[in-house]
Amino acid sequence: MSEETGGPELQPDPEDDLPEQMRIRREKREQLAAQGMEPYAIGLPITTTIAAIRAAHPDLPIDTATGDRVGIAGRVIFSRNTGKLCFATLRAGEGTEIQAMLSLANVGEEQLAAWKDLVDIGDHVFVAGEVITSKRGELSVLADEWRMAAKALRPLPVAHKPLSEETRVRMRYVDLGVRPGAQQMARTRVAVVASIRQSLSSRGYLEIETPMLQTLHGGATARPFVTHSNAFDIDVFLRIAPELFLKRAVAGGLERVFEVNRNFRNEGADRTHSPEFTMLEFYQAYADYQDIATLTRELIQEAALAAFGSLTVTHPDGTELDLSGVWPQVGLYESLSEAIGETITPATERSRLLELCERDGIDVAPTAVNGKLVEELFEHHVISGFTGPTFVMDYPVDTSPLVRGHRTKPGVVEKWDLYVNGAETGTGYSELIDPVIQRERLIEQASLADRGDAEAMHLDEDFLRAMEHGMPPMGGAGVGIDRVLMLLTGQGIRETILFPLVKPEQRQ
RNA sequence: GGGUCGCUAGCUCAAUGGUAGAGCUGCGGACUUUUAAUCCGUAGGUUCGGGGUUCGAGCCCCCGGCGACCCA
Repeated sequence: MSEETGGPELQPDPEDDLPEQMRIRREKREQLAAQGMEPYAIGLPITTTIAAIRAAHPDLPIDTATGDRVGIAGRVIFSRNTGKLCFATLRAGEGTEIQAMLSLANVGEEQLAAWKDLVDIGDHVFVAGEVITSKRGELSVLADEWRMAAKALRPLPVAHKPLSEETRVRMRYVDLGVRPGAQQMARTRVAVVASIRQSLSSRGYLEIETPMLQTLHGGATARPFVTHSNAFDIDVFLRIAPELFLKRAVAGGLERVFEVNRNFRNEGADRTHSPEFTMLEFYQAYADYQDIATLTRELIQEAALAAFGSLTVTHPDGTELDLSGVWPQVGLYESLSEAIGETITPATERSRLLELCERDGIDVAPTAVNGKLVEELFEHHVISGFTGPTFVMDYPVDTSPLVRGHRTKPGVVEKWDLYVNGAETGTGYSELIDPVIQRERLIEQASLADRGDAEAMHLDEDFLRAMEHGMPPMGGAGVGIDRVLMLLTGQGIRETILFPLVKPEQRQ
């Protein structure tokens, strides 16, 4: 890095510019080593956990000595010094806390002085001693020995002021340590995903893994991320959906399959969208979109029970969301017609749809198909009226190239979208399995792509070949796991994702 | 894509165009029972970056960066 000219004492010390608090902590790290203490210890003689101590001594009376000697580690989150007696609150990773007490009588002058000089909030420390309760009744470890486990060189943020949202997202490692809700979200996600896996597994579904690197992007209309395979010297796409591969699996006889994994869409990021997000997709041979709607509802209800023990969840803003019972279904065209006081059907003239969009100031791309116009109008007029979970039924054909035509209604397909609190949470189909119609639909999509629609699908001959070999009738759905977390917790997508993509900071 | 708001000490935030402050944190000191300890003392700043207007800019103008919210 720097040139070897001149001795080290002539080099400007890069740490001279550090904020005072960071400089001091670096000095303390040096002092630990100088006093023969390892600032980053390994092999500490830990005998138990903070949680186990709390569980073993739930109701000790005030000022009690147990005779129970333990060695524990934890992060210092509070520190109080009353002279010849120091208190520190140690927090385990999972959030349980216990008090450590270091007295002159028990650790001696040297160790007490080292503690006072060298331990800061944020440090991980090891403490060994007897489990007692203090004169105020606080369960404590009365130390006869302490060691540094890991010296923190940056100060922890002030514990009693919430971190700004940006800091929470950018420094999740700090957020997790200081805000119990951050860990709760991570644990809720695990509970939800585990529940969904269990629910599907118990219904005979196989969890399979399909490609994330795809030579054609398909299964949804979205802009993909593009990367390059050096080995094959071809561009490949990060998948926008696993749908076409899951259907291939069903075609091969894996009649109930699902996948929970990441999708990537090269589009905007906001409160409800993340460039990478976790999608559940599941497909079941001989099911239709009503069967799949029922299963989707059950998956979410079972997940709510697993994560919160209730079908009614309360959000931080106080609103309650009731997920119980059977969820209502409303027709897309019917609800739109009612909302604008004019009958809209798949046969409504394009010119009229354009007029209606114009009237409402809805910007539509020139390439937008009629169905897209209807969906835009629907989103503009109807969605905000939904409160609880609602299935919107029967979508336009031209925006749904992978869905089979409705068995009785002309011009629409057997597709639903699930809306909860105004956010699209999932979609389900009676899948199109007629390879001739599928080819026509995909050719139409390909022509849209040729005309500049970057979201349109491309012709996937291998997928068609699979269908031509015979694909059983099936229903399938995609459910956004992050969206499910959002509806259960009432928080934005960036809080449901542990480490969401953020723009790099300019400096450092 | 458009609009509005924000970015100031380690953290959370103040500051009519006129000497950049507070709380917590830190540092020094006192205290053997504290719970966001208390008390005394004290340090800490490229006000996101660049340019402009002005005698003078954290504040006004322009460009850029990052973020939040609203809209289409």
